[in-house]
Amino acid sequence: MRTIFHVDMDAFFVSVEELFDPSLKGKPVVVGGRPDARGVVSAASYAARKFGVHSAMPLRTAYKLCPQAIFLDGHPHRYRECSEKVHETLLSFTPTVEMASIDEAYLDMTGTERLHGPPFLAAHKLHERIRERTNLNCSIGVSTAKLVSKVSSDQAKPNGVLWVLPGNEARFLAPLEVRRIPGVGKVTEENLRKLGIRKVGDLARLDDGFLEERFGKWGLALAGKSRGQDAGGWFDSAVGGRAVPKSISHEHTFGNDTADAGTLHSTLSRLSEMVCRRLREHGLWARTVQLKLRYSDFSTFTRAHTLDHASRIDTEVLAEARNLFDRNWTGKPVRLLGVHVGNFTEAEGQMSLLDQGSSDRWSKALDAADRLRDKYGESAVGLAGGLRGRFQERVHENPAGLPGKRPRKPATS
DNA sequence: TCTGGGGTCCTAGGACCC
DNA sequence: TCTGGGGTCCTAGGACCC
Repeated sequence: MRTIFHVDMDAFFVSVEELFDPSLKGKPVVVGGRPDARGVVSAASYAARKFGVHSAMPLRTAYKLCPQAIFLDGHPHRYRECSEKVHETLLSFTPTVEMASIDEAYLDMTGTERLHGPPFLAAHKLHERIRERTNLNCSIGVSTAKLVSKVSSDQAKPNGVLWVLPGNEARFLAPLEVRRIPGVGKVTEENLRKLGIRKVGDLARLDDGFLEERFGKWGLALAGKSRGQDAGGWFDSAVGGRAVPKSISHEHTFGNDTADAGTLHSTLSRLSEMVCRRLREHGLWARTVQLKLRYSDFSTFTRAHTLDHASRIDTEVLAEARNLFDRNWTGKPVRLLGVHVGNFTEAEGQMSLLDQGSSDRWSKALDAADRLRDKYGESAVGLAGGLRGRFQERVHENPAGLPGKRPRKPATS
């Protein structure tokens, strides 16, 4: 029998902003951007939620519901810093910690009773310690399974602790709406509603075979979840650190849709640089490059190509992204552009010796560029195409967008 | 309501190989 | 070659999470 804690920070982004500006406390606060910007709410304070504002809602809608709210741009580095502080605090409590996202974590507390006492007491001790060390509130769910603990931390909000006694998992879940199960979103909820299933208990009573037939592999996992088991889908049962990433992407939504080829190309350039930089940070090479295009009517297309060798070189990824763009862009105004890489390897793989030499020199130049960016900021260094975008001027262009035999140092501003 | 940005996982069809 | 069946890789799209 395991004891699993799920720790979930309360209104995390808003609470972090309050640490930096205590005058925000108790007021309706919306983190995500200006009220007239294209974008959605990242986090809303409890005072703002009273007006119906919630995360993922368009900022303009939030403004209509609550015009007196204070709208803030997010500060990702602040959130990361606070998240690391929370992580350290959790590790000071017990060694088996899995950060599931920036503001939530699972702890395997099995066998810690001699050190921390029974689960409910231990959870309160942890709750107190997080408050002391970070000045932030959280909620903690305790049970025998990750899924049940996650649902119970949600029920415990705000600033509470909730323990589901062993053996009571299914009884705890049964009266809840199916939507409360992580992995059941709008679409699945609606599909289940059509079958007359609204509560988790309705789901638990169904035959496994029926759910598998209706919803495939995921239906079977759903049956297990409804009874409080971790098996399948989004829940790997073991509590452990997150593995290396499986994909890396950057995308950008324009303030106004644009059909200007120069702007689009320089945006691709910048996105490719950002993606490759992250590849180098993780020590990864990617074989597949994917372009994402979204037009004014929100129609969205992805086009991918797999290279015969893996890359993390800005110009190579850009050349592929541009190729995909030039072949697929209809010429209509674009709302969003994205560059995505996946199919990772931990080495470049097949490559001729000639290419190898040029690639090594590029890697060194790019590492140097990364260090400059660390020191002087993200805009200090860029590819020619990205620079042109930044300064709105024409710059000599490498037509193929390829490294070439003589390695050129990336342009510095 | 006029819809971000970063991810994970799943499905399904077609190519290709044995 | 009219034909089969499995396995793997690639590509596109979509549901979902924070």
